[in-house]
Amino acid sequence: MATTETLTAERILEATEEVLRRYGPAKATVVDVARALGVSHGSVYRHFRTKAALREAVTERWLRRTIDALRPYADAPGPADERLTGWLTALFALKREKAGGDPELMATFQVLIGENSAVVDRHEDHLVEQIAGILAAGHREGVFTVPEADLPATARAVFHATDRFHNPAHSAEWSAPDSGAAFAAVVTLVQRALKA
Amino acid sequence: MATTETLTAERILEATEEVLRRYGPAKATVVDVARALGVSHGSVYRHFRTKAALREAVTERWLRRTIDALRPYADAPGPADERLTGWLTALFALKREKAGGDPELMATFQVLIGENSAVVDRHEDHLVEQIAGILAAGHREGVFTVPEADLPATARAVFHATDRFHNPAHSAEWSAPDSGAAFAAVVTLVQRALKA
DNA sequence: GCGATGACAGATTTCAATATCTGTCATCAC
DNA sequence: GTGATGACAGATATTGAAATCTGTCATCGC
Repeated sequence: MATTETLTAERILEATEEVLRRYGPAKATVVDVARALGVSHGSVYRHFRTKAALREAVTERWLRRTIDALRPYADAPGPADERLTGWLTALFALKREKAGGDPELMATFQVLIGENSAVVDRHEDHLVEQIAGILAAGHREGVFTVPEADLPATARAVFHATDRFHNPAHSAEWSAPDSGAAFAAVVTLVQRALKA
Repeated sequence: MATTETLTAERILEATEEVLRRYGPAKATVVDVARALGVSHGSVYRHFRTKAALREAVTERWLRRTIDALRPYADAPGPADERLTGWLTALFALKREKAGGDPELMATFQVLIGENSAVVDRHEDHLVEQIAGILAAGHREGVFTVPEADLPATARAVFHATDRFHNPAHSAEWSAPDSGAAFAAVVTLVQRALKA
């Protein structure tokens, strides 16, 4: 009743994210979301079957934003080894910035991530695909010497090897003064492996 | 009063571990520990200034056991590259076995680990030292080509790159059917880097 | 007809009273 | 004298009654 705009899934997701931001994952309720939109909570249930589905959709939206922010680095011009370092650095910077800038929001999304492992798995697949794209280009360019058949497994290995620098479970460690050096050392290790 | 044995720090630690195992980290109290030993809780405070100090000591003991279990692999005979793979595999197997065999106990120690980051940092230093020892041997043998000056940073990078396979924060992922393959892929990556 | 509503049942959470725990210390037993 | 005890104060946790939330659905207004 507050506005005359149509109630869309998108508007509900936006309001849900705002409510999560304000109240945190433990206290955010569907009633809060409805109140923020000026509608009854029954209307929210018209667009999302359950509260869990709503939170899952918010999680998915948030993760997709990361994917989209990274795509330019995956598709950047230049040699593949530099692109890989650029992409990994961008991922680390993005996550570290989010964790440092608003630790509470980070904690909120960590809870959501824990609730929606299937969504997170798909997200990981997308990130690994971006890495795989860079590795394939590097293989064509002759910069990377990993056998072509191993590329998918290697892309995932690169993702896993850098886990500590993008997995939110480690966000507490990113504020350490030497985390940048530790990250650089792992990237160096990975680059050596790919060029071996 | 239950026994005539002397009350030692060691006996208290053993009882504390048992109480933690039985009740979990949230419900285990100093009174429980005293009860298990048949003494008053005041006597426990004679050996440990606070409950936090007691829990820290238990954490330290538990982590030291891991260090001791791994030392044979660090000091094993044979070429350094094989020793490194053996050591990493032993670490992963050890952690996975503990996590799979008794998930609740694992969750308990994850809580303790979260409470005692200083102890954990020292533990990590010990593990990194074992890796560094293997890398140094590999350098002498000519198996690893990493510059000698980089060895300490590289040892830590190897530890970080394999984080996902020994950090308890990831224990939920270790039961996945492809975790063994993912681990092998990362070890392969690390070996390629060291021999590059 | 179509999306929105709000009353409702059962599940979950909150809140305040009650109980237990942590850490101290004067006292006790040997 | 040494080490153990248990009463105590303040902090923390438990409990159960009351409030709120989730998810459904018959009904409403456009």
